[in-house]
Amino acid sequence: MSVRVRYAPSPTGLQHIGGVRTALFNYFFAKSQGGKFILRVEDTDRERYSDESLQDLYDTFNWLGIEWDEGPDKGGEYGPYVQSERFDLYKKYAQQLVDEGKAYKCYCTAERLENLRAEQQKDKKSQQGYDRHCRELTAEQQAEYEAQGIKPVIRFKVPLEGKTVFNDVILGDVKRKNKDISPDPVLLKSDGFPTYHLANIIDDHFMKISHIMRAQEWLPSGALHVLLYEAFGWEPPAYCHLPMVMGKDGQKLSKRHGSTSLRDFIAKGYLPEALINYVSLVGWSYDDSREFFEKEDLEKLFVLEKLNKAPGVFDYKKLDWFNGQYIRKLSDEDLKSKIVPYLQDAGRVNNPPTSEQENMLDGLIPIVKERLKLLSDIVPMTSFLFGDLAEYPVEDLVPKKKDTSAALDILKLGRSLIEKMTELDDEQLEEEFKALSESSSYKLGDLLSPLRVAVTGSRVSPPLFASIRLLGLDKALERIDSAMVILDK
RNA sequence: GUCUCCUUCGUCUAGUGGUUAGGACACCGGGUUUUCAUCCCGGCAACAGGGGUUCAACUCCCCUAGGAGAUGCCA
Repeated sequence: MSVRVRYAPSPTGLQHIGGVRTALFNYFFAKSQGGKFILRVEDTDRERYSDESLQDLYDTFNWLGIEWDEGPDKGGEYGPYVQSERFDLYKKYAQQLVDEGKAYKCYCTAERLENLRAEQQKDKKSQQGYDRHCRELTAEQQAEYEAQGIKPVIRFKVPLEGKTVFNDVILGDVKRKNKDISPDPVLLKSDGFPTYHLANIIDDHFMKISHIMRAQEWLPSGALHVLLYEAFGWEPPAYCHLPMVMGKDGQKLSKRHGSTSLRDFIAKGYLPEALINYVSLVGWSYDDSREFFEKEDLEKLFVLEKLNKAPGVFDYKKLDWFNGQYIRKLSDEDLKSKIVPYLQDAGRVNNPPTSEQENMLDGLIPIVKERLKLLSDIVPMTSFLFGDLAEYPVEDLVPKKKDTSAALDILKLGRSLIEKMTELDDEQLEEEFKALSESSSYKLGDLLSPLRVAVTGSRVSPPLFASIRLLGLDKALERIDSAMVILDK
């Protein structure tokens, strides 16, 4: 059997980390099996639909470098791949179920349903959900409702007895008594749009989907879907419910845990390779030691057998670590091109950069590369190079266990050495400082610290000498001078 | 409330009846280093609990507890 899997998002919001992982697993599974990965847009919720969401979907996967074999923009043998364009199909099959007595029209109003739910909640009744009010309506009753102009929904007749079992690739047999299944869910809404349950089954069937890989939050719907397949007389695909991605508190990952939309991750400066690598490792593993996987590796190595059952907590710190690792793997040129937009957005660099800025950037890359976790870190890390120095606490100029006069002394000594920068390279300059350290009572660190603060405004910075060269010796000396003025007061 | 699923270090995980229970992130030390970072070395730290089955259980079975998800004319 040839593998055909699908990612079927609903364009009602931004793509988030959980959805992306589901898509990735589907994609990797398809690739590793020589199968097809399909994108299907489930836009049946016209109230929450937005064009922006749809665009975000494309932007996200473009950024990830994931391509589908069939989809709305690509076409394919089993299209259209947008559910709103497949209306006739849903209507036809819903009607078929009604004709066969496997589904029925329901005329209950939204108000009645609301009241029902409120009552059930209040009484803590074990029976929750629709009370099957319209399941056995007579033709006369139906005609009466129709005469009132009520637009019915079509509900599925869930069997009252027996049980439904389906096999999940990860979880094994999942059993459920039919009486515990959501009572007669809506298949076709009153506006003629299908619900997820209906559209999903029909599309998966006609698109010849072989495996349904989706998050475990869908597990409770599994039995219902199998029942639906049976009602149509179709063979259900294999099920594979993926463990969910949780926040730190163990709850379903959401905005309150931090950024969850891919758009946010992109903006912060995560690399697609880092994100793909990390995300693939929550709920899946390869073996007991390997942890670096690029997209191409996963396309070959991914196997269903290594999928995990238990939910996993999304660890932002580990993602950051991966990102740092991947940044360090970038060539200087690559890193430069990825960093420039951040500097431009911050108004530090022109678009395109001036030749002077290009030089500055070239010098910058080697000294920041191993210090970046996120691409966006470049902005605060290099602010001292662009424009005026921000205010810093005067006491930062004074090394620990030293006093103001010592700091002043150091600045003066250091300044005279820094001046020689034009003739010396960094190594030689460092030797000079070491010599000074030995001939004075100052440790090397104490010697450099006040200069660092004077020039960069912070006790933490990229290597001092390289920073000064990028800044320009004149400017650096000016800053040292004004630091001495401040200390002198 | 009901149903379903889940349960190895703080976190992600390896493990498939006999292991000093391994790795990674985080954290804590130490080294390299002009600060920071990188890099290197070391440390901390787990089989939810209780019953079985077995010569032997993290691994198999049962129960309990805890967690999560679902319970919509949302997906």
